[in-house]
Amino acid sequence: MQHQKLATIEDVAALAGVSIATVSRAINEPTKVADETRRKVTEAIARTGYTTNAMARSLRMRRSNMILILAPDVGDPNFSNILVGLETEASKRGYGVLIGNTQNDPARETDYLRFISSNQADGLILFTGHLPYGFGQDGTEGRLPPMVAVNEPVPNAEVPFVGVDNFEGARIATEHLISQGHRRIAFVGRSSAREVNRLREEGYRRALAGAGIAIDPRMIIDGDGTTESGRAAAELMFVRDALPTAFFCVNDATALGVIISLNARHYDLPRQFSIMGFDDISFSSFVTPSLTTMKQPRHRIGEAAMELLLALLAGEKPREQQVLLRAELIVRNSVTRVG
Amino acid sequence: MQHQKLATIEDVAALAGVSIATVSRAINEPTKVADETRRKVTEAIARTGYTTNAMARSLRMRRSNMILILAPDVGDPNFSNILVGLETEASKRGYGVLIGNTQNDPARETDYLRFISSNQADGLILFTGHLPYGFGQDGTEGRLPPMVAVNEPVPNAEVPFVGVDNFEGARIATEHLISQGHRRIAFVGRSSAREVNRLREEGYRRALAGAGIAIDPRMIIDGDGTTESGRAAAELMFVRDALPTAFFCVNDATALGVIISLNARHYDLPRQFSIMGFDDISFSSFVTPSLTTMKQPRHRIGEAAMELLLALLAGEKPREQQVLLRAELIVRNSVTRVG
DNA sequence: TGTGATGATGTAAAGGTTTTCATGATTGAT
DNA sequence: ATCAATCATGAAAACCTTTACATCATCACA
Repeated sequence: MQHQKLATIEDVAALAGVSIATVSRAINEPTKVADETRRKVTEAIARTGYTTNAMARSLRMRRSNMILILAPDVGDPNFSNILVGLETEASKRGYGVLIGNTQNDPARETDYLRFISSNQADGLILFTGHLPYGFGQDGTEGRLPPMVAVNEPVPNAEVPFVGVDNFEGARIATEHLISQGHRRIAFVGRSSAREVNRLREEGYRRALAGAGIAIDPRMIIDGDGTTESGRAAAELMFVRDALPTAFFCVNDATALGVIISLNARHYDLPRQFSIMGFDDISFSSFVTPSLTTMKQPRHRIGEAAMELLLALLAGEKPREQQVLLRAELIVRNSVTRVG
Repeated sequence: MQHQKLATIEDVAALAGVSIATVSRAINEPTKVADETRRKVTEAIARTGYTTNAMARSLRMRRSNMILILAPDVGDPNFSNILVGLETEASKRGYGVLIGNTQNDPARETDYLRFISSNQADGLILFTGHLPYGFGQDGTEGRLPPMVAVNEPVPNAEVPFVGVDNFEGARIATEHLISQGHRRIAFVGRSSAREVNRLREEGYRRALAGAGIAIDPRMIIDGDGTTESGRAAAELMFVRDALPTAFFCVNDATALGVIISLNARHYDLPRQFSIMGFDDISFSSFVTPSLTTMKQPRHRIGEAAMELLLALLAGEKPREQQVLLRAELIVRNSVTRVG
C-alpha cells in the first residue's frame, strides 16, 4: 500500500551494531542480554520506529495471539456486554479478538474455521451452544483448538463453560417472590429444548418445593424467551382462567411481553400482578413498571471466560468443567408485597 | 499446542507430483495451470486436508486481510448493530474483523495501533470520532492506513465518513410533527460539542423555517444525549413554564428521559404531549407510549462503510468524502395530532 | 525446417521473525 | 596456572507462502 517500507529487525541490528538474534533477545528476554547492549538496542528501536512484524512472528512461533469469538448474533445486547469483558481481558494479556457472526448458518460456521485451521486464531470462544458445524468431520477430527463456551453450554462435548448460575439465580428470584407473600406464582418460558430455560425452571421448582408450595401445572407456560412469547403466555393464562399473583419470567424479554399484555388489559401494575424477570437487560430499568430482575454479571462472565481460555492455551488443565457466577437480585418496582 | 502438525504446501506438492509453485497457482490462479494438473492438486489438497497458512501468506503478501474496528464502547447497542453490517460485508469479501474497545482511553487507542503498525490489520474503521491518539505523532506521521469513519465523523482530517443523514432525518422528523398540527415544538439535546446534535438541531430549524414557524429560543434545551439529560430537560421546561405541545428529542435515549419525566407527572401521553425520537433503538417499540422515531439503517451503514474501506484498500479513490444514508420515519404511538 | 510466440511448470528468492547450536570471552574453583 | 562452568553474542536454519525468472515443450506460421 502507501505504507512506506517499515523498519525491520535488521535495520535495528545494523544501527545498534549487533546481530538480529541479539535484538530479538533484547526485546523478548531482556535479562539475557548485557545492560549496555540492551541500551543500544532500545535506542536503535526508538530511532527507527521499529515494531515487530506480527505476521513473521506468528509464522515462526506458530501462534497468532488471536482469539476467535463465534456468536450467532453479534447484535444481541446480551452478547455485546459479555464481549466487553472478553475484549478487556484479552487485550490486557496481549491478545486480540476476532469476531465471527454465524447467524446459526452452518456454512458460515464452517467458513470461520479457516481462522483456526490457517493458524490465524489460537483459541475459540463459543456463544453458539454447539461445536461449529464442520468440526469433527473428516480429517479435522481431534484437531479441536482450545475453546470455552459462554452463555450456552455445549452438550455432549468436553468444552468448559462459563456463565451465570441459572438454577441458583432462578431459585433466588422465586424465593424473593415467596418472601413477598406470593403463593400462586407462574413460570413463563418453559422449553425442554433450551438448557437455560430448563435450569431456570428447575430453580423455580426447587424454591416452591422448599417453601412447601405445591406446583400447579397450569402455572407453567411454554415460551421461547421472546417478547412475543411472553405476551402470548399472559393471554393464555386469561383464557385458562387460572391466574397467578406473580409471574416469574424466564428472561426480561419475556417479562416485557407479559407487562405489555397486562398493561393492554389495563391492570394496575404492580398492584394487581407482580412480575419478575431474569438477565437485567438495558431497558429493564426503563419499562413501566421498572423490572425487578436477576442481573447477569456479564462483564465478569466475559473476563472469566477469556481468563480460562488463555489458561488452557498456556497448557493448564481446567480445574472445573464449568464456572458458574452468581446472578444478583435487582429490586425495582415490578414486584410488590401481596396478601 | 496439541495441534498435530498441519499439512503444508509441500506435502500437497509431493502428493500431487508437482512443485509448490504449481500448487500455489492451482489455488490462487486456477486458470494458469493445466486441467489435469489442477485435478491432481485438488485431490491432493482434499487428501491432506491442507489449508494455506494465513501467517505465511500474509507475511509474503504484506497484507493480512484483517480490518481493525476501533470503538469507544463495544457494548453500545447502536454500535453492535452496525457491527453486524460491517462483519457481514467483510466476511463476504474474505476479510476478518478485529475489534478494539478503547473506552476513550488514549493509552488503549495507542495500544491498538500495534495491530496496524505490525501489519496485523490492513485498514481501520473508526467509531471514535477522532484519529487514534498516537497517530501523526513522531515517526508514524503520514503512515496512516486506509480508514473510514462511522457514526461520528472525524473533524479536520481527510477521513471518509459513512453514516445517517442527520440533518435530513431531523428535518423529516420535525416536519412530521408539524404535519400533525404542532406549532410549539421543543428541541431537546442541543450540544455545540457534538456534531451529530448540531446537525439534528439544524434539521429541526430548517423544518420550522420552512413552515414559517418562528423559533422560540426557550424551546431549545441543552442535553448530551443521555436518558438523564432528557429527564432534566423536561423538568427544566416546567420550571420555565414555557411548554411545547411536542418534544423532538435528539435521540431515543433522550426521548425516553422525557417520557419518564412526563409519566412521573402523570400526564396522559400522547394525548397531552407528543414525543419524537431519533435512532430507533431496541426498546423504543416497548416503552409506553411506543416511540415514533427515525430509524437508522444500521446494517446498511455497516455494509456501506466496509464496502468503502475495501475499495480504498484496493487502491480506489473515494468519490465522495461522505456517504449519507436516509433515516426512515417509524410511526408509533408517541406522536399524535393536535389542535 | 526454422522461428517466434504461447503455455505449463519448476527453481529459488524474499518476506521478518525466533531459536538452536556454536563460538569466544569471562569467571570461579582448584 | 588450568579447567570447567557461565555468559554474551552471532550464524544460520526454520516457519510457509508467493512470485519473478528461467526452462522446456508445443504450436502456428512462414
